[in-house]
Amino acid sequence: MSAERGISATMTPAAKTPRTDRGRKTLRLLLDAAAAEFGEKGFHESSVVSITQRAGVALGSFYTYFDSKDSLFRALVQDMSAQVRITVGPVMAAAPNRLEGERDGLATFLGFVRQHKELYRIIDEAEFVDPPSYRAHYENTVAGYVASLAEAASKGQVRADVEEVHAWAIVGMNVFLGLRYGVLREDRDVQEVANIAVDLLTNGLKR
Amino acid sequence: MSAERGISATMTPAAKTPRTDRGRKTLRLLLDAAAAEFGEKGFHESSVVSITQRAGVALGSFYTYFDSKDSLFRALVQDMSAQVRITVGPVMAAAPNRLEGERDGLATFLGFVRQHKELYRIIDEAEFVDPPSYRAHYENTVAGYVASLAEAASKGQVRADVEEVHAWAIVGMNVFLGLRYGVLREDRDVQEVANIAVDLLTNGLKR
DNA sequence: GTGAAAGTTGAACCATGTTTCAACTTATGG
DNA sequence: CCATAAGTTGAAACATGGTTCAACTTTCAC
Repeated sequence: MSAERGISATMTPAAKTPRTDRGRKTLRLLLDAAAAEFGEKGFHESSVVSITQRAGVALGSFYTYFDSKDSLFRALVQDMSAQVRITVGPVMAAAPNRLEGERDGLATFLGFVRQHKELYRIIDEAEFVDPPSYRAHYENTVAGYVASLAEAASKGQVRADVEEVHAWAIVGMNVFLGLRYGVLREDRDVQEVANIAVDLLTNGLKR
Repeated sequence: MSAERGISATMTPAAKTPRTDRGRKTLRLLLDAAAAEFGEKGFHESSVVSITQRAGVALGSFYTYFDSKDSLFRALVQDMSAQVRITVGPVMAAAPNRLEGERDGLATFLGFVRQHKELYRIIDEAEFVDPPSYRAHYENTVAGYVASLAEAASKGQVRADVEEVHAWAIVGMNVFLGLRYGVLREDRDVQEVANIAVDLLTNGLKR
């Protein structure tokens, strides 16, 4: 988690907005400490005490910025979800066609995951800590895929009958490749993995 | 969770084996109650008190059969993981070729998920409660895919260059289709979803 | 400079829920 | 039937950690 990231306009209202520089700095310290802590230990094993210690801030200060441990977690899920979109989106958009975009996007995503191993633990744990965020994260991701596949189909870049089932299949594929080659082990080149996956996606398994 | 399922020989040693019929019955009550409770509320929101109440058993009896709340969870993960294999494996094996097996297996899996909505919550939460089980569940699943794809390739049923990356991609696809069309919403016919997915897997996205 | 607003502090309060245990009941085999 | 092992019970011990709060310090606008 980069300490230089600022508090953006899209930051969740779950965090009580600080009014001074000093306050913004403390909030940033808490968010970074929380991302590290949740990523390492998971939500329930993490404690507010430990997060504030990691941030070098008194326990009570936490409640100047967050209503609860839950609301901090919500803020973090939205933050990470947005970071993925911001990182991968432009790469896909810049490609000359949908399938090349998929390849570049997947390679970028795998690289991002390696830089942010905490991503999976935090998003996955949202299924339990904050189910609506979890659902929203994937429904949004898939909705983006449905739209961009439809556009690609209209341009003749992919088969004409693409629909929601395809989008869920592709997202699932990407998520699991991220889990295996981003989080679990880094024993393969991200570009190579992306090439193989997109070749499968393009041509299928048949001989 | 079916109450008629017995305590099999493969049942985890995490459960202290009962010596009498009465004991076996109580253990079964606890396991079923726990599956329901964990499925509804997740591990941390579930309590041993509530599980024993649901099972109609005294609190203390829980510790006759399990060392801890964690060990109960571990037993359950292994149980569910095995149930999926037992249900889907034979269906795939019975098909005349690998791709038809994939279709039938996926349809069966989707049906299984609809009958056992707690599956996803329990497996997914293992990522936090018991990471080794989580990892083992997917590594085992993928290993099975790698083996069966290699065999299919040797018979000329699929392309010759299938490898681990393909296996992770396919497993990810299936898991996410299960999430969407099994758990989240049941607005599509399982056979139709399986047909579309396997057609994608067979022929790819290209026109 | 001054006063009000913003931010900081950590001890204490409080709720929750796991685990233990010693007394008790039921089952089983000789 | 009796003796012993297996199983049951729930109150109490114990641990954890989220949240509150009133006193205190820093910042900032005027």
